[in-house]
Amino acid sequence: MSQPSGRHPVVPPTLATVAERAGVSRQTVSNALNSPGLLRPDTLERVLAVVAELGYTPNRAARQLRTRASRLVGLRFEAAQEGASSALLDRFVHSLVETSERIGHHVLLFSGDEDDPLDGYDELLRSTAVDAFVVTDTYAGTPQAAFLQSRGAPFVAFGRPWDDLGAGGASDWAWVDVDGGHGARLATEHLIEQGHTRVAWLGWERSSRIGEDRRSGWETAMAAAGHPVAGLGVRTTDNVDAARMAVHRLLEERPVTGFVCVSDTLGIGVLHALQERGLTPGKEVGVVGFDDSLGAQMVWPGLSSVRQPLEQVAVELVTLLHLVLGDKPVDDRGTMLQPTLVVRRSSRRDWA
Amino acid sequence: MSQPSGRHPVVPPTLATVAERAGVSRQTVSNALNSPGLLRPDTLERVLAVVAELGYTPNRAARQLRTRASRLVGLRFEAAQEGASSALLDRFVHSLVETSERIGHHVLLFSGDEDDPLDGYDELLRSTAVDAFVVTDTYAGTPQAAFLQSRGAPFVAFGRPWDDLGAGGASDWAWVDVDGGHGARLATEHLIEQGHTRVAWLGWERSSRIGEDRRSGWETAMAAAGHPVAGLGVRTTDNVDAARMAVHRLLEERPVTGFVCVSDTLGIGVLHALQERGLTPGKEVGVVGFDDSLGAQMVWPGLSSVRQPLEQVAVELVTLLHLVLGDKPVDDRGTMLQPTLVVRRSSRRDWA
DNA sequence: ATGAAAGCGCTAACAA
DNA sequence: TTGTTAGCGCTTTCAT
Repeated sequence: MSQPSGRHPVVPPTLATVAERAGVSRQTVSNALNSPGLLRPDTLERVLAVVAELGYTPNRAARQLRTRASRLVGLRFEAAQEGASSALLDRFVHSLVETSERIGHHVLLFSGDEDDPLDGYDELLRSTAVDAFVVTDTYAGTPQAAFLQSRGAPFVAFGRPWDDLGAGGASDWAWVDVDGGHGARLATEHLIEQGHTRVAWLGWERSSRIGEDRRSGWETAMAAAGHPVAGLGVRTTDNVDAARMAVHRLLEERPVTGFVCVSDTLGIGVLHALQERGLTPGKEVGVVGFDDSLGAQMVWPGLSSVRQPLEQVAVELVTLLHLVLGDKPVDDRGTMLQPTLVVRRSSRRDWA
Repeated sequence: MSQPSGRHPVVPPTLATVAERAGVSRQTVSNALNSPGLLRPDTLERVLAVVAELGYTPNRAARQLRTRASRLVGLRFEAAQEGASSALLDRFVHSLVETSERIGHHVLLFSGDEDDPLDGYDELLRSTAVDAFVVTDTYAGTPQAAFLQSRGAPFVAFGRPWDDLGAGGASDWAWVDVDGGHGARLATEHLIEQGHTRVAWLGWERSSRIGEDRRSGWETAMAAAGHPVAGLGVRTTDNVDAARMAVHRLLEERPVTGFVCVSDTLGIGVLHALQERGLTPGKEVGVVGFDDSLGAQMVWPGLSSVRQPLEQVAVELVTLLHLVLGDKPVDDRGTMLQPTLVVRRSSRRDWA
């Protein structure tokens, strides 16, 4: 037997079908759906009954052609760089999909050449396939925002406009971001509360704006507690083994008892190093990672970590999107969300 | 300053613009793009030059209205159940997006009520928003396939039609799946090669078809090597602590030296238990997980794991999709792909 | 090989 | 409050 799909596709009803059945004009059916206030209550009820009965849903193509709105938002879906953010993106995307649906939009995924951050956007724009974009990687110097602005394309960004902020200029587009500096400060303060005074920073290379932002939170917290940080800030690549070796090196030089890490990957590297030195995480040396990844939950004995409110980021982005698409004034273009600290045994002195 | 987006959106050119500029009719431009063979070479060249110059891309809504094809495939994006498959889905989705684009389709994400596996499909169908669906969770008894078939909606499935296969009937739709039994057999044979004879199975509850399929691979390999399995098959929930305790219980009863696990989560639970008993993974007890998740890569000392060829699954699905959408006969409706074994230190006797 | 006419299903604008 | 008219941009059909 063959799949019925191609042969007998069920033909959905159109406005005309509903209109005829309800004894009104097509326009009245359209109004019943889009401006119900215009109809007399009894007409409305009758029309909606037929709509429900036939299971009528407006044809998206026709509506899109007429209204010039696809009710689709584009999201460039990057390959998760091995060893990073995949679960992270997962939580975010799921929330984005759900929240977008609440304002009547679906999420369209597209890909692009890794080496060309603009690849893919233009074609969707020219074919009027999407109403707007959600841009997720506006780290320093990425050209998407400028490009989309030049094309007059609505968009919202996950990630603050570092350059503009740094230059003191007001950001010129709608964005949502998570305050990584605050997250690192929470982590550092937590370790200090646990009695640690020599708390090290294990971060990415200086070129990472996100990394330096988080690092500043560690510095702030250490300064506030009156603890010196000289020689305690270490930079490495985002890789378990690199972190492991950096930790061995550092521990041979200085009596560090706490580590705040820019990522869970590095945090796990610290745990490995401690294990190799016969030190118990939490009890003797406190460790906190960043992102609350699956790895942090599963690694022994549990890695404390800073958790980004990704679901909330998506919600805020969709709120902004709604404003931008409605051509409403967006007075509060930037929204900064605060992360939270998830404490596990790697930073607790008192676990069995 | 306001974002230019809403105010001066760049209006993309239409067929008419191109036609006028090239001195031909709109129809000729359409033909240049869809049936270039119909044009005289010089006309074709002239038209395409204008198309390129103006950056013309056909309006998707208009095309969709006319051809009744959205060039969109729907994918219901489930929330990654905490502790599972998120990175997995990530690799799959990325490959799906990239591959779909090669046949001119984009991926539309939608969500649905967790308790209703059919939620979301019907509305997209009635609004003719998508041409087809990719269904990712056709485990035993899920009703999506039957529903989509009844509506005449084209779809392809990641996941074999367990029931039909079990009943001996031919599968009635296009699917791709990964041979989990083979994966578990690879893992078991690998441990046996390392000299282990008492290799245990750590799996999910019996109700999981996928779990039982994988388990059968372990049984097969053990039988082939002549090792008894009585008392060595353990079932638990997919959770690190549950696995940890199950392992402690088992090790107190029997001198097991190898564990093949139905998931990395359980594999990591085994590693925790070994650690608590002062046993070194790999050297004394071999452990293999399933899915090659991030956790497997990051956990100490590295968890060997069965890796599913998710990228290839997506490629095969899109190939089937292409056939189904073209209403071509799909003679080979089911494609079974083989996983591979990634060996890390948890199953090697000889690591430093 | 090229062009003209028609119409996909919807909604904005206007008329009744 | 409801109906009529027109047209979004494209492709299918048919005429030239």
